[in-house]
Amino acid sequence: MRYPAAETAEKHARILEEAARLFRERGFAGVSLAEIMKATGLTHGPFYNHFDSKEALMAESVAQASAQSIAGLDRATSDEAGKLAYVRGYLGPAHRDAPGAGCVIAALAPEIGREPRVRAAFTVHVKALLDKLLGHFPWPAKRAARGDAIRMLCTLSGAVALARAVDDEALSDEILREALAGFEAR
Amino acid sequence: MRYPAAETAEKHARILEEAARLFRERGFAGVSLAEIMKATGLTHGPFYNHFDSKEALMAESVAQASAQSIAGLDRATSDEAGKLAYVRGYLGPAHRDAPGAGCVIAALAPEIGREPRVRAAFTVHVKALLDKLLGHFPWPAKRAARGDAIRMLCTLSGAVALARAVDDEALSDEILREALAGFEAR
DNA sequence: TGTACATCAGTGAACGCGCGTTCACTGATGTAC
DNA sequence: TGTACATCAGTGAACGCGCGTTCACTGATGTAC
Repeated sequence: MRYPAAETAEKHARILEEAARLFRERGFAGVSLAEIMKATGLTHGPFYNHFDSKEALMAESVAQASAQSIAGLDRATSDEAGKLAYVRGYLGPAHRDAPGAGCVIAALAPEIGREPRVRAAFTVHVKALLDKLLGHFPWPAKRAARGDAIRMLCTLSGAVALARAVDDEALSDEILREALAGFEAR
Repeated sequence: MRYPAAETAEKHARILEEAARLFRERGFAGVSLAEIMKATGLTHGPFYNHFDSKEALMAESVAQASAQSIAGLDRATSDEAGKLAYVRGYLGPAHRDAPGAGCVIAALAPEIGREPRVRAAFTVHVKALLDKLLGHFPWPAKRAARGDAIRMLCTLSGAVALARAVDDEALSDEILREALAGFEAR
């Protein structure tokens, strides 16, 4: 049957949101289209009314997660304290324990490299995130700023990916704590 | 038919080697048992003569990759120059472009966290790798050494995971270069 | 030393299952007149 | 304003496929006597 046009757009957005959450939680291969559609309260059939394929959804959900992350940066103030607050949040246990709402790099980087379309969407994200970090926060030396931002991104995403992968809570906490110490000491 | 006992052990080792390589290249979910067995020159049936399940193979192949990585550290000399050479190798294009022979953290961290048995094997690896880094290389301050080693591991693995995931060669090279600059400046 | 037989890794067909994807059908909505 | 009909997102069964896993069978090897 025909549905109001407004509902259609809303459903599209809901599929995308659920997909972005589930993919970050369990990986691209670990989530089936049927599960995503079930999470939005629909049967799996109409998926193809909204997206071309699973790979297209993967790419769009990376873009969705990217937009969320970058918008989230505005919640931190544009000074040194805001930058530190952002780093503290990124390296906090809450972020580690909720990958579905967190950074797409830490949750999916290795898998992203294996899917061409997703890779393209992700590259746009990394460039946009770097630009936002550079524009939003203060950096000690203008010429070294981009390098500083890249190193920050590597350390943050590496720390959370590692803290999530280990089995030992004390070690996981230690990884987050030591990664953070590297930023607080400066 | 019955085969010489020596061949059996050798086949077991070959399955493990191929699995460790393929899993790092394409992810756990991206490689089938049939492919792994084909890579060792066998049909897929006898897999279960060697391993209990795919998950058991995943855990053992992480241990295998771990042992290789840690043994590989001995190729670097135990001084500041050796440490820098190790970092240069880790952040080099050759490592980025050959995940199958590289660091298991950069290649698989997010996927590892989702499989309990693999997670346990990985945690042993991270602890062993940290101990080896601490024992093998010089660190400026003894009390800060463990934190330094953890931050180093986060930055290295994060940089390679990120450099592999982006589509843009110039950006990928820049990530590796800037991550390396953070170690050369010290 | 020679013979009979138990062993067991490898073979390859088969299994059930869940996946991504397709499709004929449904029926409330929006539109034409 | 009321009526007839085209639209098209949702339904849910079905598809082919490849996956992890199982199993009856094979036959050279190693062992017992």
